[in-house]
Amino acid sequence: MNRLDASLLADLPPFAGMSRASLDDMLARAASFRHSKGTHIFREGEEALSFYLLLDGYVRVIKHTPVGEQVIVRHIATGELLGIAKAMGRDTYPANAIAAVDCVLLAWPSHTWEVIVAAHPGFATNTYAMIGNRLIDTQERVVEMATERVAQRVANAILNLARETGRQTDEGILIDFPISRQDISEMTGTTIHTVSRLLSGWDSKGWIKGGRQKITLVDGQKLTMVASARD
DNA sequence: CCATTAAAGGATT
DNA sequence: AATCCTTTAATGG
Repeated sequence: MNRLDASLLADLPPFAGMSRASLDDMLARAASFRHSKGTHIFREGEEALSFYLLLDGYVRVIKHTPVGEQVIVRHIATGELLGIAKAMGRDTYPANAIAAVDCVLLAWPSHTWEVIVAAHPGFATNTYAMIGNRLIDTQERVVEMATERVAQRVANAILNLARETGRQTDEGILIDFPISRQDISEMTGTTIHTVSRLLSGWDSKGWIKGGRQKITLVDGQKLTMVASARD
């Protein structure tokens, strides 16, 4: 079915330390497919029929508020798992996942979760460590939202994106997928206008380089200072 | 300090 | 042409 080699998985965090035989077994159970930019991989509340590994691309995890606003809960980068409802004792997806760029994914049927976890304890420990890390991330976000001002939150969001997905260019660290001011505002709980004003301010100081759906981090030191300034 | 509103121009499809 | 993205300014909580 899929002509993927198990060595593709070996370097990815969820499969760290697993034997070649285990990787082959996991790959044999998976189906690979593509999602074009902007399409849903799954929706909040939907029955969680599959769990996924992002082989290539970038995925946004989004929640909608009752009044129709949306919040970007997190981003999923290449090599990360998503939709692992079964690992959290759920049988529906807790949020929406949308391809931010064209994506390649592996999918496993959720009903194989128990079998896979039992057969491959290394995969299980890696997965639960990852869930723990994501929990820590969201806790940090909660503290940020409650205590930091908008400029700090936006600076942090950009620093995190640059660190997680940045690609070095001659100008600085380019955030390597299309990210709009609107996206940043949905990540940081503010408005597109405030984000735009902050970014053009930092742009004119030479700390970042902005463009349509594009941000390059030029001076990480300065932005780190903004992020940690207590006034 | 920050959200809201309004207005306008550029980019994308 | 229609829609989306970004910027700027004014206003008010």
